Amino acid sequence: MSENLQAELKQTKPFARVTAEALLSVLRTAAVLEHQLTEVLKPYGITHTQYNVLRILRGAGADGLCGREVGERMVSRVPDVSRLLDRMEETGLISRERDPLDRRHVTARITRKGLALLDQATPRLEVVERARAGQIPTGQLKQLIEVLNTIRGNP
Amino acid sequence: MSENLQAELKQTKPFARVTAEALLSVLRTAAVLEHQLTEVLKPYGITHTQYNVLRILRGAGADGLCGREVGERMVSRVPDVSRLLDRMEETGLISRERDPLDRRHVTARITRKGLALLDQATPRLEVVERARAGQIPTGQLKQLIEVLNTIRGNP
DNA sequence: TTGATTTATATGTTATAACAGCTATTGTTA
DNA sequence: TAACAATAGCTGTTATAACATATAAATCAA
Repeated sequence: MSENLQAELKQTKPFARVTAEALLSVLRTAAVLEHQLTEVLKPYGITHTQYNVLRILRGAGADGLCGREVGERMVSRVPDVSRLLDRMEETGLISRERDPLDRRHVTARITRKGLALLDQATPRLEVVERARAGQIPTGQLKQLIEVLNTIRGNP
Repeated sequence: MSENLQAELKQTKPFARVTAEALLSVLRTAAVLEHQLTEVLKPYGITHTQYNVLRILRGAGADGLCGREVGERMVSRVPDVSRLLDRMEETGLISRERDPLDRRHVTARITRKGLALLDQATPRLEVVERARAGQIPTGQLKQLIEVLNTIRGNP
C-alpha cells in the first residue's frame, strides 16, 4: 500500500498544516517521477530535459521552432537553451539553421535520429505512466489536474 | 483564472491521455513551486535544498543526524550529501562532529545561525504556501495528498 | 539614415549535480 | 585473530544549471 509522506521522509512529527503537506507532496512526487524518468531514459543517452525538447520539436513538425520558443514550452524553464540545443545538435538529435528571414532566430528541428529515439523511448515512458497512474479513476485524475491548475494559477 | 497546462506549454494538441496530463501537471507544478521557493530563499543566501536540510536538522534537535540519515529525509534525494554539508558548515549554518562511538559517522547539527535563518525565512515561505494553497478547501487538499500518495506508491 | 531599443542567441564564469572510485571504520565469520 | 564484507563518508572528474553579460540583428523614433 501507499506509504504516507511523513513516513517516507521519516518525519517524527505530523505536518502542521494540510497546505504544507500538499505542496511538499507535489514536490516529492515530482522528484520521484523525475528520478524514474531519468532511469528509463538513461539507456537512450538523454535526460528528461532533452526528451522534452524532442517532444516539443516533433510537435512543431517541419517548421521547427527557435530557441526561445522551445524554452517557453519546456515543463521546467531552462535558462540556457543555447547550450542544451548545442549538445543535442552534437549528438545528432536535432538540426539547427539560422532563419534567413530573421537572422537572429535559429530554427531547431528534430532529425530522423531524434524521431527514432522518441519512437523507441516513448513506449517505455508510457509503461511508467500506466504503472503510476493507470489504476487511478479518471475522475480523480481530472480533479488532481484541476487542483494543480489552481495551485499554479495562484501566483 | 487558472490557465490550463496545454495553454501554459503552448501545445497545439490536447493531451492524448489523462494520465499523461496528470503526471506532467505534477512535474510542471513542482517546477513552478521550486522556482518560487528559490526566489524567496535567494535573499537568505540558501537554496531550497539547503533549507530542507535545515528543517531536517532542526527536527532532529541536539542529537543531530549523520549524513546518510539527512539524505534519506530529503524531499528529493541528493547523491552528494558530503559536499552539500561541507558548504553549509562553511557558511556556519550547521556544525559537524565525528561520532566517537562509530567513527564512520559524522553527526551534523543545526547551529544558532541556522536556526535564526530558519526563523527568518520560514514566514516568507508560509506566505507562498498560503497564497498557493490557502484558498483551496481542505477536503480537496486531502484528496490531492491521497492521489499523490498513490502515484508515488505505485513503483 | 542614425541612434536607441528590443529581441534572440551566444559566451564566460561559477556553483552545483551526477557518477565513479577510494579510504577509513566497523561488523562478520571461518 | 585474520580475512572479508558492509557501511559511511570523502574525493576526483565531468556535465549541467544558473547567472551575468556580450554580440548580433531587427525594429522604432526622431
